[in-house]
Amino acid sequence: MKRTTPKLQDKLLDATEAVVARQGIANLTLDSVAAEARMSKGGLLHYFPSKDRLVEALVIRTAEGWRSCYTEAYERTPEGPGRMSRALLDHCLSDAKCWTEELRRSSSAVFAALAQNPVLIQPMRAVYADLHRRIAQDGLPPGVGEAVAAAIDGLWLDWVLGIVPLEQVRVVRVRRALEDMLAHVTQNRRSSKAKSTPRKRLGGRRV
Amino acid sequence: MKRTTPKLQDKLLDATEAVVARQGIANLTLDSVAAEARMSKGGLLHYFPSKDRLVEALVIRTAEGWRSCYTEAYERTPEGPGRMSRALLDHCLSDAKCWTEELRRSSSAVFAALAQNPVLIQPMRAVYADLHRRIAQDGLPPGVGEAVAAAIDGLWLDWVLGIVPLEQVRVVRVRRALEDMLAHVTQNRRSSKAKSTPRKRLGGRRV
DNA sequence: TGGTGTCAACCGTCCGGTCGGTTTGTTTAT
DNA sequence: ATAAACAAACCGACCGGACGGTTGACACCA
Repeated sequence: MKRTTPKLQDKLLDATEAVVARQGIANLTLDSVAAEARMSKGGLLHYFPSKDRLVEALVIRTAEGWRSCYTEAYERTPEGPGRMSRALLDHCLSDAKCWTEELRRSSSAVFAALAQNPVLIQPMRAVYADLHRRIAQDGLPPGVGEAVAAAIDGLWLDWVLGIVPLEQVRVVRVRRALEDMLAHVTQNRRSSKAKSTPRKRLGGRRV
Repeated sequence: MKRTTPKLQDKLLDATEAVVARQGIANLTLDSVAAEARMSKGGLLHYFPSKDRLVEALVIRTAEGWRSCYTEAYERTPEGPGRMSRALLDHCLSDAKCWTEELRRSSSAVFAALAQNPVLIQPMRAVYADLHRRIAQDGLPPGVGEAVAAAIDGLWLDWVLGIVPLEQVRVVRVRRALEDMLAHVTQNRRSSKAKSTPRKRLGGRRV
């Protein structure tokens, strides 16, 4: 398989995303993608021999984009405990391009895969497995890094489902709260490593 | 409109969920639902005059279930700052039934709506708006409660996408990390209200 | 001339929704 | 009490249209 996707295939994937973003998954048909890319259906099927392959390629591109996003963020982040978590907060929760177009794009890929054939999310799963492996080795008390990652996923979900319209301030608030959690957890990391705070119940019933 | 859904309509909604859970959204057809419920397509269309109405009813049922879930959790949680957040952590992140069948169910409704007609998630949006209103009035520093809610959504997403297979321990780890954050934030709430911790940068670039 | 890329037309299938009809249960008239 | 009358519940054959994918031809260039 060619490693670098030729230009035209990328254009077709862009068209696929555009269709999903504008008309929804239900209208993701070969005809609509071809029309969006100003190409005939035959031409489209020349590059992606089936709809499954098309969606698969889209998922792979998106997954690898996400992987390189957090990988680069990781390398740009100073060493120390919680490096991966800090990278996520500093880079992937910023209000730059990372939090607008990149997100719409990923939602297209994920939902298209989900609707077309759930097996096709597998590349995304692989990337997430890698991310969570990094987080597990992050030198933080258990659960902290996972909470950060989960919160980011949750914000993403809210965003793409339109549960929160556009509120940039909300993202900033959440990021600061998580940064505070990281700061607190790392500063007295030696004094309480595994037990974190002394398991004080906050009024709940069961543990 | 009748408040209590007659029994048969509930059975049909159950069948819809079963089809989505077992065969995926792509196979959610009127025929498959009717077959699952051991009824003819005509019978199904007698109760839900179109596929949109069927999915809409499913979303409403799921959304209201989620609302009553966190509402009851709220009332069972002792008063004080962060009551809603504590309720979510104690109740909706437990390892009881709340975290297995209820989740599969909600994924069916959300994804069916997303595939069929994105407008149909609106009831779910309304419920989430209510939840976030409660969280905003929770008496916590800004962002903390939202981080908790986002983390729960993220775990839900990971779960239904199969990104994490079944790991119950991971849920417990995240819950404890978030409980620790709540405990820390509430105990010195008076000493640092709005500025939380003194905005110590952890090595990132931009704020 | 043959390979590469592109196209329009077409095919079989399937899906959402319609429609006429049958069963079932309840009300009304005698 | 019984039958006629009615309405709601339910059925399944059918239709129009759309979809994924195939085919075979055309255009362009080496």
